[in-house]
Amino acid sequence: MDRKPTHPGILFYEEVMKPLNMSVTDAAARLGVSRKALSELINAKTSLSPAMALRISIATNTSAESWLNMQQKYTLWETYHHMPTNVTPFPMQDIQEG
Amino acid sequence: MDRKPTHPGILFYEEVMKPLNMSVTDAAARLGVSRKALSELINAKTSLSPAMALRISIATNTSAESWLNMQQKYTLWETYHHMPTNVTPFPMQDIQEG
DNA sequence: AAGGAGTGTAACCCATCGGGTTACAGAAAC
DNA sequence: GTTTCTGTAACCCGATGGGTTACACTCCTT
Repeated sequence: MDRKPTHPGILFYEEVMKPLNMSVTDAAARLGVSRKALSELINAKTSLSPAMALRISIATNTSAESWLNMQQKYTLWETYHHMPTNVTPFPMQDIQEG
Repeated sequence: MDRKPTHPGILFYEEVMKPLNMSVTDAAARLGVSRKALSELINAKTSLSPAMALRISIATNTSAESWLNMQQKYTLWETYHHMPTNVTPFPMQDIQEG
């Protein structure tokens, strides 16, 4: 929980697009999204949406879950560091911990 | 990928609130959200947001990740079944599968 | 030097969505 | 019967992903 996780968009660029020498324009076309949408994603300006994760998973034959997990870690980290935590614990003494 | 995953809100109600005999009103107050927000969540009307997952994790001493993973599965399933998949595969023949 | 391709992004428009407040009707408990 | 709890409608709001168009680069490549 200490250092900010890598944004999935950046990882997608580094690990997929770059090795394939794919341009943003080309990749966006193949994914069926606008150049802007992909550009913002790989520059960490937007989150990886479930729909986008699915597109990537289909295009690259990878699991959508793995991409979304990265986004989840990233999002959770950010939430952790911005949320007002006015939460009162539940009285759970008689419940099994799972 | 066949049958719809359980909504995390429903599971939260069944596995946490119900065993503790907690009312929606009470639980919402402890979580620091409106009664409406919690009611909609446990009735599967809205998604489990990262912020809400964090609140639940704090209140019940569980991991936010586990709750978000459920939501992710649920969301992904829905996306799968609603998305127009106009995606062209990337040319990956010279890349290691990972 | 000039033209073309690729890129980030600003401006603008949209639909969706989580969440808050208020209010009402029904159910359940006392 | 009165109180408590609940789902939810109506309404407002801010954030957000995504589309289009357009502009100002940078980097080749003739």
